[in-house]
Order: sequence, then structure tokens, then C-alpha cells
Amino acid sequence: MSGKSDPKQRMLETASRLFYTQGYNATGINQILEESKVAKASLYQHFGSKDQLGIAYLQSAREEWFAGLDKWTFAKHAPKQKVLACIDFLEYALRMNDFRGCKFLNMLAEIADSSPLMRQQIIEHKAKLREYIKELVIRSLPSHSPEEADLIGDSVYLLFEGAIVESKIYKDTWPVKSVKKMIKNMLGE
Amino acid sequence: MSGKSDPKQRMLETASRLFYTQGYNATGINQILEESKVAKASLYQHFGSKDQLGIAYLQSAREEWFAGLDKWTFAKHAPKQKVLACIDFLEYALRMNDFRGCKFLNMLAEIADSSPLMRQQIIEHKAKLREYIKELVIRSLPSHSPEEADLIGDSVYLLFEGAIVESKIYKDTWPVKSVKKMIKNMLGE
DNA sequence: AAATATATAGACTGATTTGTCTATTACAAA
DNA sequence: TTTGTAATAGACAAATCAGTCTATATATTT
Repeated sequence: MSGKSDPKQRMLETASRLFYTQGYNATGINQILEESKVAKASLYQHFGSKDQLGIAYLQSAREEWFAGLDKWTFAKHAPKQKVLACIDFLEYALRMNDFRGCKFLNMLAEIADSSPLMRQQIIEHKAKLREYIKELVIRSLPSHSPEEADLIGDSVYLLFEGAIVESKIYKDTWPVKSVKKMIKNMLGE
Repeated sequence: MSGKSDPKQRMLETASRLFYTQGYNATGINQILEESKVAKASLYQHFGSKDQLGIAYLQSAREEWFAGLDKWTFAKHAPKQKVLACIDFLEYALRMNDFRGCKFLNMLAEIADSSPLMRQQIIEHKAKLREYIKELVIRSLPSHSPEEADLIGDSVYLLFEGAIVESKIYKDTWPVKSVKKMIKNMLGE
């Protein structure tokens, strides 16, 4: 059960790397098996299908994402600073991943209507992120009306998402930097 | 050369439909040939490769997109109303396409680093859209400093893009509606 | 009518796809 | 030591992938 010798873990890590860098449809299970040095039967023993492996990939990506996000926001105390920490984490994560964008949005673009289960994973992840950000924004704006704070919360979330996809297009941090400035304005000086 | 009987046009239309609804990698050329009733040799005669067909798909999608955008903005005269018309066009287009999202972002997520030419098409399209919106926003805010207007222009663009991807996730118009409200605020009452 | 260009049908290649199956090996617990 | 579990290697299936090629047929133009 220790990392390197556990076939299931090895497979998931290799699949995660390949799905992200090459795309889900462009990655065959044979390549995953070769690079993780796992037998084909083991894949179907542990995951049952490529689709299920894709779901496991999204699940682990979600855990990783929120673990990172928590780490960055917990370092700050004021709600507004926590919101800005989300943006700083985003810039950090995008750089770390060479601007390959969001694992969930990339997958969503690939699967079309062929995997409702993966789609559900993606929706849940994004809905959770939306609530996460909205909660922080609302706490940053205690004097605003619920309607106003709600709108600003969604706007911060949509700017956040916009920054992800645009940084992937331009392979640059300008979208994140613009978004951070704009959010600072929206949350007040 | 009249529509239905022109193999090249027939192929491109069928490929566009299939690439968009099924994804680029998930669509084989054989399916395109069958559904467009075109011989395989004709495809390679006119396009040379599947990659080139993908590029032609993106080119025609760009023309279509800006033709639609122009139509909606030309109907308004005040710059601010033109910006809002962009959002209205977006909502119209997303609905029309059953919330399948942006053809360019979908493709970008699929090709990873396998097609620099397609990537270039995507970058050019988005850069053009960014300039289009920024120009309208700057004209909407004549009394703002260039730096402020520039930031708001990019923010509107990023909200616009965010609305596209989020409406695809949730298959709902709430992101577009939130973005329209927020942009109204940003451009002043 | 003859010549040229374009489209069609479809065989074929060689590689790859997901998934199943058999048979063998390694290891751990009883 | 025996028994049961998990991993391995790899053959195999049936389908599909992009792309090439030959041969035939249809139009258009000169």
C-alpha cells in the first residue's frame, strides 16, 4: 500500500498526468498501462472501464484542488484577503501546470454527451467552487444587500473562471492580473 | 457551386456539425463522409488532412460568429448599448446551440499541443473578440482614464468568456444574466 | 465530339482503440 | 506447507482510426 508499489495508485497518477497533458480521448489505456507498468487486467480489476478511470481522475483532481485552495485561504484571516488569496492560488496553480487550464473544463469539452457520470463530477466541482467563492465574497461585503453581494459573488466566480480559460489561450498571466485588480475594486479599497 | 451539390461545402457543414456536437477527436472522417455523401478522395482533394479540415471549420466558425455579433451590435447606436447587445447576442447564440459552449474553447481543450495551426486560429479569434469588446467599452467610458477603461474592457471580455463556459457547465442562462447586470453596473447607470 | 477536370465507390494499409480472456507468478495468511 | 488473493504478461477480438490508391463515372469546357 506504499505509493510506488501500489498498482492502483500508480495507474491513477499516470492516467492523471496523461489525461491532463494529452487529453482524455487522445490517451489510450495501453499507454497508461505501459507508463505505469501495470497489467491490463489490473486496470479493469480496479476501475472496470476507462470511463470509471476518468471519474476517479476527476475525483482526485477535485480533492487536490480544494486542498490547495484551503491552504492558501487559511493563511489569511480577513474575508477580503481570503478572496484575493484565491486569485493568488489560481495564478500559482496555472503557472505550475504550464497554463494547461482547468482539468474539469478540458474534460467537459471532450466528453460532449458521452459520459453523464463525468459530467456530474464536473458540475459538482464547479458548483462547490462557486459556493466557496460566494461565501467569502458575502463575508467581505457585510454592509451590502444580499442581492448585491450575491451578484458580486457570482461575478467574482465568473471572472475567476474566465481567467482560467483565457490564461490557457494566451499562455499568460494577464487575465489573472486583470481579474485581481477588478476584484479589488469590486470589494472596495 | 450551388450549396447542396458542392461536395466541399457539404463536407464542411457536416464536419462543423459533428465536430461541435461530438467533439473533434471523437468524430472520424468516415462518419463525415457518410453523412455528407462525399467520397473519401474528395476530402483529401479539398482539404488534404483532417487537421486542415479542422482549421477550415474554425475559420468558418469565426466568420459566422462575427457576422452574428456585427448584426446585433449594428442595431444599436450608443456604445454602451452595443456592449449590452454583445451579451444579448451571446445569450441568443448559447441557446441556439443548446449550451454546447464555444467551438474554439472546446477545440482548444481537445488538441492540447497536437495542432499549432488550430491553436493559432483559436488565439486569433479570441484576440479579435477581445479587441472588439475593448473598443466598445472604451467608447462607452469617454471620461475614464485609458488605464481604467482598459481594465474594464478586459473585465467585460473575461466576464463574457466566463459566461460562455459556465453556461455550458450548468446548461443555464444564469451566468449570462449575471454578467449583463454586472456590466451594466460597470458601465454606469 | 473530344478533352479535361472533378466526383464516386471502395479496397487496402498499418496502426490503434477498448475490452476480454487465459495462464502464470508472487505473496501473504492460515 | 497449503490455500487464496492479487498482480503480471500477453494473446485475442471486433471495431475504428487517418490516409493512400485504383478504377470508373459524370460534367463541363473547348
